[in-house]
Amino acid sequence: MAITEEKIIAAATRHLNQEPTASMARLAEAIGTSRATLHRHFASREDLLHTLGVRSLDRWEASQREAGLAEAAASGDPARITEGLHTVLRLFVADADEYGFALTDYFMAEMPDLVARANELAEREIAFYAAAQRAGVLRTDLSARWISYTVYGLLVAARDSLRHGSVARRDLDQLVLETFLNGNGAGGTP
Amino acid sequence: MAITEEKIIAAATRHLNQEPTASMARLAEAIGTSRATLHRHFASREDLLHTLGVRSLDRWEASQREAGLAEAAASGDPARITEGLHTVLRLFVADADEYGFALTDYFMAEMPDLVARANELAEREIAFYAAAQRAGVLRTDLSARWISYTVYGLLVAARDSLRHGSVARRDLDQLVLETFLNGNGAGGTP
DNA sequence: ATAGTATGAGACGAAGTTGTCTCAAACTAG
DNA sequence: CTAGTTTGAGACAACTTCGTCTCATACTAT
Repeated sequence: MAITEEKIIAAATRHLNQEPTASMARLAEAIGTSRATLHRHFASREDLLHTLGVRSLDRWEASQREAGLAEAAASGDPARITEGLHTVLRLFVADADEYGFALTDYFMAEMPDLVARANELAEREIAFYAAAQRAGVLRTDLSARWISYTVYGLLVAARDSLRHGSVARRDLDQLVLETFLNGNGAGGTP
Repeated sequence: MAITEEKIIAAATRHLNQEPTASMARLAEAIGTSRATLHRHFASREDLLHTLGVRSLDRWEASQREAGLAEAAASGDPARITEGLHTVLRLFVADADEYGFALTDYFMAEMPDLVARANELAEREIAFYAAAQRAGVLRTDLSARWISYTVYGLLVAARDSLRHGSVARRDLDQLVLETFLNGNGAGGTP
């Protein structure tokens, strides 16, 4: 067994970030295996993409958990919430770097179970942002739902700026955090 | 001549926002015409998509011009630059609503002339953001290039929040502007 | 060494898409 | 009304992709 499913998943994810419409033949080539072997591990293209979608959602959920969003929200402590926010944004940037193609690809919207789970994760996140608003960490004149969309948008921006080589990876966390919290205005006349 | 190329372009744009991978048959159906007639106006699918790409770039350029970005940047006047910024963001939101699929679809990246022109327009915009930084309208500790990416990201967020029905269209301009300028932080401890 | 397993190359049909073509019907300008 | 134009429906071949299958080769564990 020279080829692992993990190897396939990793290589396929990497290649789909460059060529989101890659065929099974192209993916097999990028993985360094044959189309036959690829089909032995994943019965269909939809099966493979579904697995990758689940992986990306796993990662999303893991980042939420690792940042301790639920606990921070429950505590209501501004310091803990702030720390959770910083942590989760940093983790999300890493996730967007690795699973970037899943952010905007159309196949996700075609798989109802993935959509349902994505909605669940989004709702959890919105609950955290709402708690951050109550704790005085985030402004209250924007809906928590809109805030969650701005996070999503910033991740798309982060992904593309990285791909185009417009920013250095090591600067990205701080850029996203700063822009998310304070925006781009000079702040002189708010 | 019951069907105009304008009608085709408008209907195709509208439908591609819902189904970015639609085939020529699906597009013809959505337009309300036949596949044969569609091919009479656009020789190939690539031809059609290229036309739509050019349209979206036309619109981008028109919004930059209508907002008077170049003149505002040249003047160096903070008030004019601020007004141009507000105007262009408002126009961009409308553009993202209409040509949303072009924001993240892969076909754009496969057409070198479109990529080249998109880069040109991006550079013009970056020049404006840099002028806004010099005028004290935008913060100077973020690169103008990164700022342009955050605008792009916010437009993706605006597009999706609209599609999902999460925000009202009439609130969207203000949401984007506020988030762009001031971010989501409470601002209590900057 | 041998038996079992995993792989690569290729053939194959099924399905979908694309672009072209034909022809009859509908429409329109004069 | 009539001649020219536009359209819709369908047929057609070429192409791509997909999923399956076979078979010979390489590898691995015992």
